[in-house]
Amino acid sequence: MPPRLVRKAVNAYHHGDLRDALVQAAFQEAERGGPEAVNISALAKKLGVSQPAPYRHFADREALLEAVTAEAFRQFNVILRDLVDKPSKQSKLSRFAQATLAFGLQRNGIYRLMFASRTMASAAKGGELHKAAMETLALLIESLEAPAVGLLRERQAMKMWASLHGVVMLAEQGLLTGQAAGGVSREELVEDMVQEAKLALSVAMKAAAEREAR
Amino acid sequence: MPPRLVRKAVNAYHHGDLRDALVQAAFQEAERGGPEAVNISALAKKLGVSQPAPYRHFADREALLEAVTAEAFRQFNVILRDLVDKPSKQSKLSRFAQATLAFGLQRNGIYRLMFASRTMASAAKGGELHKAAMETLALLIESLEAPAVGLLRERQAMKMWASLHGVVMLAEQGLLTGQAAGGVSREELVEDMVQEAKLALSVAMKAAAEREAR
DNA sequence: CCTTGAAATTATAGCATATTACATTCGCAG
DNA sequence: CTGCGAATGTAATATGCTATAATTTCAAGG
Repeated sequence: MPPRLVRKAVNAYHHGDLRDALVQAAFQEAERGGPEAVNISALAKKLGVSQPAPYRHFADREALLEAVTAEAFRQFNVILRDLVDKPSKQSKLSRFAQATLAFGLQRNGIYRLMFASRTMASAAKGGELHKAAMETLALLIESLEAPAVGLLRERQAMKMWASLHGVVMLAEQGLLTGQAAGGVSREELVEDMVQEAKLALSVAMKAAAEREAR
Repeated sequence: MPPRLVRKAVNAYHHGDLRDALVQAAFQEAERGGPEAVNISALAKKLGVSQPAPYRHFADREALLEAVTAEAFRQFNVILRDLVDKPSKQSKLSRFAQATLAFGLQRNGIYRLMFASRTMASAAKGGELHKAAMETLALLIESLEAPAVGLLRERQAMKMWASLHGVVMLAEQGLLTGQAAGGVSREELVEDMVQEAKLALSVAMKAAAEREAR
């Protein structure tokens, strides 16, 4: 994506960089109240332009949400990238998993926006959003720190991704309480998942190696 | 919940049982297009009543969705109950997991409705919906077919639930393709999860037994 | 009967998305 | 520098959906 030139607001009539301003403002709203909270009219008023002005830059509300979602994935992937690269006592996978949980819980509205099927459905395979999500998955695969044996890593990574996503979604809905989870925190649950994934991966790779040797 | 009396449609003016008719019709719509597809005006027209008539029976759109969600959970739990009780070659857990996946994928719109945080948020803990969801969880715990040792079952069940939920959600969003998952189908992925859960549970219970014996 | 309350109806307000037609400004080619 | 087309904004308006208010219909009990 070529970075758009940032023009200064030269006068009252032309905003100067309405497109970016809309994405930023919508991002803020989504952070507070999720995708539902993004209101074109309200954004226009907030930015001091007329109500239909946003439609010069986005075909419809969905298009704006898509742009915001792309930005959200970009930020999320940067966070994960830094975190995976950073040296640490804990394993990369554990860091990845805990960071995903934290992001999903703390930045609730943004997380829901990112994984709202609505926005994804429009961008069919090959779309920008799909690519961004696949980058997240690639980071997860990398954080497994395992050699490529067949497609075992990919398989395990997908299970891990789904499991993490499920934890966040259930938690957000109030279904993953300490009580219901056997008195265990969400972080502990995720750490369990990390350990089980590591175990499963090593078992599967050992089995594969044995098949190979035969 | 006391069963409402079913009054016959006695005349043109009074529908007779608009409340139930609304829930049923909304259920159908949600099955097609998810919660977003439920449109009060359209339902009223379809049922041959005036547009504001539904508001005699539901305070607002959310209240109707809540009733539909309750019905959805009821049906889902019945399916799972039958399936868990039925004798079979496969383990209860495997049956539970595969049935959940199938329901989530095939009855997409209903599944999304059930786990839409919107409807859940309103019904705080103790609400009807929360109880229905906890019944689902109870069925999952039962399907683990393990003795109660501490709260190990609950802990493992919650992990399993989250994992299954994540698979369904990612799949619905087009992020869980065979390609991205290392060439493995969703069903195989879920079966992996089942096996890993069984393994993890038995390991944890063995460890607990040893601590006990010491 | 005749009053009363539940369940409808008509009428209307309000809000958000989106489109159309018109106005202003930008920036560049001549 | 100037004028012209493309980009960006505004005003006016249509549409669709939720929701409320005031009124009407109807069955049933006293």
